[in-house]
Amino acid sequence: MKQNEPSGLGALVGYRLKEAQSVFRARMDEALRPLGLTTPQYACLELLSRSPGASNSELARGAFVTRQTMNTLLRGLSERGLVERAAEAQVGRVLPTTLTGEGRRLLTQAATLIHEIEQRMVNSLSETEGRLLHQALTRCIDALRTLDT
Amino acid sequence: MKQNEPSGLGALVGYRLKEAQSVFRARMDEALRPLGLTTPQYACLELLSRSPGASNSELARGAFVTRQTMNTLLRGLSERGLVERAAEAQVGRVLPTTLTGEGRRLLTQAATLIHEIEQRMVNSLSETEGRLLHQALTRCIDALRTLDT
DNA sequence: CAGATGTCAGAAATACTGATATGG
DNA sequence: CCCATATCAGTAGTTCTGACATCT
Repeated sequence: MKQNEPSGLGALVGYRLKEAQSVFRARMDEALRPLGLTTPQYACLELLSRSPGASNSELARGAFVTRQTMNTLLRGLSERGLVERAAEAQVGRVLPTTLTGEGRRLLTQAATLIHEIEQRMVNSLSETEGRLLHQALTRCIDALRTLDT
Repeated sequence: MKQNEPSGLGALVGYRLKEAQSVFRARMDEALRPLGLTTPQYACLELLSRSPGASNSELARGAFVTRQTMNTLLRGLSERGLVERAAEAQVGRVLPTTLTGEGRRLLTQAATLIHEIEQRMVNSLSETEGRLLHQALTRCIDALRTLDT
């Protein structure tokens, strides 16, 4: 039987969404493995690069993992010397985290690989289709985030 | 700071893809909880409804989980009397699984809830945009599945 | 007081790896 | 022989739930 025809679920947008995310994630994991990084770890480094000093909770939301997971994840990155975390909070309970030089170096390598995958995905679409896809996804996200009714 | 502006990652299609899938999954889990079902379990029932007698491996691929996970998942559904699994293989090593009446009944309830969520997502788009989204996702999937180069 | 944060602990679901066996 | 299947076992990473303390 064909790739997607045992089910017929492929007709549903939600199913396609999951499917696309699944392949994308698989490709990212493959690419990052040689660097000793997982996809959430890469996401964390990328977030820190764009928001130096971010809090654990902010990073968790941005990487779509729980606070607990991000916490353990940060310890690992810290032990490897890729990030540095403040020992004490300057404000509130937030312990700001920043990239080290080593972390920035590894992120550069990883980002190149990931951007290639993103490009491979986007290049299958025309420029217009690419913009529409981005818009449509954003619209869907807003619709599902908005509470009920 | 704004919902998605600490990072700037929101500009990337891959990030939006993950974001959309994340919210969608969260909404599904919420809706299915009262029925005592998880999203992978629901996916399994839906697949069996459309492909009665499917094998463990087929179900695993369709629900985007590993064979091991689908195996344990099927045991749970079987113990609850929602599915029935052949004791012996008629052909190859495949042990065909089918929905029970009870399973079909629960699936009907669940499907209604899930379709509401899918509708809420799709309704945020025009009919044309919806079709384009589906097409674009399919294109992306194919591009990422195709090996390299 | 409400809300966000950081952290800890236990239970559960899931994935990864490797191994074995069977059938096409 | 090659490949897909089903299954088992062990390890690890992730999530969920609940809880508590701290700070705005």
